[in-house]
Amino acid sequence: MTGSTVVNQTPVLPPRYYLENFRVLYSTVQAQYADLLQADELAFIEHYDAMDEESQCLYLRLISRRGPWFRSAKLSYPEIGDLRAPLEYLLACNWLLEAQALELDDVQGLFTLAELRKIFPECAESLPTTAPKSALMAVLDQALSRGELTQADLARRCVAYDETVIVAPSWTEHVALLQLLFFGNRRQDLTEFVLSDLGVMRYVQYPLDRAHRLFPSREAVEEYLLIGECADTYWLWREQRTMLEEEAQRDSLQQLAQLIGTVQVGYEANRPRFHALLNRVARELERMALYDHAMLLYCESHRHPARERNIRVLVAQERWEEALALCETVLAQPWCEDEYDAAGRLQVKARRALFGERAPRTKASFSERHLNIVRETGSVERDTATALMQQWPQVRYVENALMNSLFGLAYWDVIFSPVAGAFNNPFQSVPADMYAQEFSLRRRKQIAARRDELEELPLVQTLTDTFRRVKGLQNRWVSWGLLDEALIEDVLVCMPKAHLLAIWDRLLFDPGENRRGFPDLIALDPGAARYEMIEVKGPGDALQASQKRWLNFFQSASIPASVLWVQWIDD
DNA sequence: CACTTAACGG
DNA sequence: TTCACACCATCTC
DNA sequence: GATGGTGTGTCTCCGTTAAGTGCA
Ligand SMILES: [Mn+2]
Ligand SMILES: [Mn+2]
Repeated sequence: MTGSTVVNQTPVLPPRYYLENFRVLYSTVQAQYADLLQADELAFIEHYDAMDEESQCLYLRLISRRGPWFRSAKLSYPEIGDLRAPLEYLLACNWLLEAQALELDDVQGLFTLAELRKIFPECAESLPTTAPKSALMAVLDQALSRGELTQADLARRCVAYDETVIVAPSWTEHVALLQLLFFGNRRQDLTEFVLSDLGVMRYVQYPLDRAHRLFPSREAVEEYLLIGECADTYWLWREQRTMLEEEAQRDSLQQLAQLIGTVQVGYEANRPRFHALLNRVARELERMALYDHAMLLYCESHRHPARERNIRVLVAQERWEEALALCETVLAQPWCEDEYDAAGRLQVKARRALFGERAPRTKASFSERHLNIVRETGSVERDTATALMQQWPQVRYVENALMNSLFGLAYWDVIFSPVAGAFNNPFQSVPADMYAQEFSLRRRKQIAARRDELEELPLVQTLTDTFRRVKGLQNRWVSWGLLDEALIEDVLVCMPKAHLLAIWDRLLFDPGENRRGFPDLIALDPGAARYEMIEVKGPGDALQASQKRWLNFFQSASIPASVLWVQWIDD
């Protein structure tokens, strides 16, 4: 992050640039979280600090790669030079471990097919010369299961082939912990520094509040890691489910669900992730008709769509009274509009089952039109846009991107205002609480002040200025590929300020939910200051709940929007 | 040999 | 460890 | 119309290189 602001020219990094990046990472963690680190973790940092630079480099190179095993003969790093000394040092202090035994998967990744044929000629000879790698691996697998080979044999023969060593970096759990404490998540790693330094990713330079800690205690960290492990297990299950029999699938899922059921999450910041996992696992249980177990998990979750799914599970079992009761609970205190709508629909269904009540058919309260066109491209939206160019000077296929981008520009400084806990590392494109209920509460004053400003200021000028000031900086709301000054001006000339303010108010009301559902197209007539948003629906398509909510809102705010039902004309 | 895919690294 | 959307099948009213 | 399942383009970069695969 030595902050070169060169835009069109790639800045040159020093050959061992990653040393400095890692130094920033661990020294930041040391300064902020020293009291959360255990003795072995502190010793890890101390040892690293004391190492010669070449060993530090090699270690960092390896932990940045996929691994875990590497053939020392295949390693080459010009900026380190001769690797023998660092290899020897790292092996001597056990920062690199030498392979004593290898899994078949590791062997597959370490050697090419041609090499494996030479290392295991007795397995290869039974195969045709064109046999794929998977065939050879299958033969090796059989040899292993028959006891003709052991994992130690694998390692020995692989090493003999290279006449070197096969090594894996150790203490990767310490590195993972340092990264978690630095970034506040498991997703980001050292490459963030490089991309930022190269100018590939440019981030807003919000102030970081070092005093504020995302993890207040060691327990909070451990909890985060535990949830991560559970999530890993879930994703692994999803990947491997197809290879399992139905019964084995069910057993392993239930095992996972049981494990997750015992997890107690005490830290507020960990809850959203955990509840998302509960919802996912419960949904899988539901698919396997394990209803009671699913409901158990849904009840633990405070995240949409837990209660909606819970109602559906009750409906599936025809437990109508309970379903109706939960519908009423939700309707009285919904978590979000989507949940409220779903509970409304399910309430009707339950009342019909219980009391035989007929459904009062609700009619669409927004404008709907029909259009017959010839199919030209593969995209109904694009074909429709082309057809509408007869009546409009400009038609853009923008979906959510346009309104979200304008919102991101209009409220840029609110989004990046340094609220406590919002920014944990220098590489964020939104504050941590962007989609939390409290987002607006915590920034009530700034939002109100900004809204007043927007009321007063000329929007074209204001947003164009913001566009120029922050162009290219990462903001989850803004699609830089879509925006340019001409588009901003055209849209702002066509749309009355009241319309934009109303849309942005609704985005602020629930940024997580309302960022989706915008119509496909916007038709613009800057000359006449006229516009319309158009949701295209091809044959067989239907409005989604989020799209209906925006259309209803547009109707109530007198914002021009409609649904266009498209039929194909056969040629 | 043409094509695809994954890993790597700045 | 994605998300938003379209498309399609099936069931219900 | 409601619902669930699945496919698609997109994601947070992009050029280079090695390797696997199937075909002439
Ligand atoms: Mn669309
Ligand atoms: Mn559409």
